[in-house]
Amino acid sequence: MTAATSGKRRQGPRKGDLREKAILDAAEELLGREGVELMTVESIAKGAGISRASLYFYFGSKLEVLTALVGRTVDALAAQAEVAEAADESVEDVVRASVRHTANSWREHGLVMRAAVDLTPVTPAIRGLWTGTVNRYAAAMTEVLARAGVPDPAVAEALCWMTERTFYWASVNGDDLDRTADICAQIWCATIRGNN
Amino acid sequence: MTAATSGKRRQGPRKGDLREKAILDAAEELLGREGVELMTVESIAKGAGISRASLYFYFGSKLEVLTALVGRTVDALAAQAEVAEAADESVEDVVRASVRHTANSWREHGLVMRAAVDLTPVTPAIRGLWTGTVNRYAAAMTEVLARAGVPDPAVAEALCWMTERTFYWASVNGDDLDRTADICAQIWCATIRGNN
DNA sequence: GATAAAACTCGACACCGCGTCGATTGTGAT
DNA sequence: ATCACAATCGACGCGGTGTCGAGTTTTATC
Repeated sequence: MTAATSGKRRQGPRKGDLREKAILDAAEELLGREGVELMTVESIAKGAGISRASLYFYFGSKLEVLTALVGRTVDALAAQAEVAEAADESVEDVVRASVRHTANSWREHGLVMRAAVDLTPVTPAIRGLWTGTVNRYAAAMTEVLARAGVPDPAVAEALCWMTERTFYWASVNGDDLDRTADICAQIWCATIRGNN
Repeated sequence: MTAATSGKRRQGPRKGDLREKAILDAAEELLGREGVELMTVESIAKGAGISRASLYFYFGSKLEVLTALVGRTVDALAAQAEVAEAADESVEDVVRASVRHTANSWREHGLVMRAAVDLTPVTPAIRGLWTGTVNRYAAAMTEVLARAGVPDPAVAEALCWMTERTFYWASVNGDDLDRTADICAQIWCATIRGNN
């Protein structure tokens, strides 16, 4: 899933796997320090302790590095998501818990998630990773909403994109994510109630 | 409002104003044909019938051209928005009318509006134009929602961003905008009802 | 522990798009 | 006619990109 390789390498727990991780770590660090635009193949390579030409052995471009970085984070998100099953509370409680969980994801991975949103228009690969993640979330919420008498998947989808954008801006502006979560949850719940 | 000038020119209905419009038109055409990434100062200049160096007389960079283009469209949006006052119908009718109006905006100006969204992370100037537009809309809707017993501006804001993103994706994917409008309006109205 | 095939590294190169400068031509006012 | 300013362009240097081929290091095999 993480792979976005048009670099020449392929498989095995070789030495270069450490380099690969080092490159991703360097990219993430740069992301926080300079932002996507300023980041250059040169600076990533320097951060990883290799030459520019060597980086091209691992990744075909800056965008491929970023794609792999987003893939890594998206995988982490998916791993945490599976925890949030079980426990059949009221529908509204499930919704509130889900939104709070989303807030935590943005707290922990905001840097890369913001980059994922920013780069969605730029690369089909990242667009796929991000919309895939959101759609998986939307599919899960469609189930929940269906149990509350709101069967149309498009409603859950729209609310998911609301949640995404709202947290994105809150994350960019440094707003309080708890407050953001409350607002989103309020709208989710009101939508359920108002659709009876 | 449209101005984003660090090019050397300043004012007056001179001959070069035609060029300026020609440049914006060329950029808009290129936007549809090749997309933001492929578009180059060279190609814009060629489209406008001038040399690359001459374009720099009017605009300081490709991004400034795009900013002016977005500004032009955003102004058009604002102009159309003022029409939608008067006529005191029910709150839900106002909401539905507003969403339908938004759908028409995306139908008519989808190309540049998509670009505005895509470039929002890239330029503070475009970010300002776009968030300004959305926030103006949100402020108006806050009034409407307040009349329905939902005074918190953050709710209208979140719903506006939902509307923005949902139409954005629908526009990108070529989905039916009427259907999208229905879904959005449904959520707006349900939120009002559910918040009683 | 020799050796051959890989995995890996890097300097050097050509390319492309950007932004600037200075020199030149067009245009309108007086 | 001339003067100031609007507009145009060729040519330059710069910085980032991606590739190539020649090296070095690692790993598997005997």
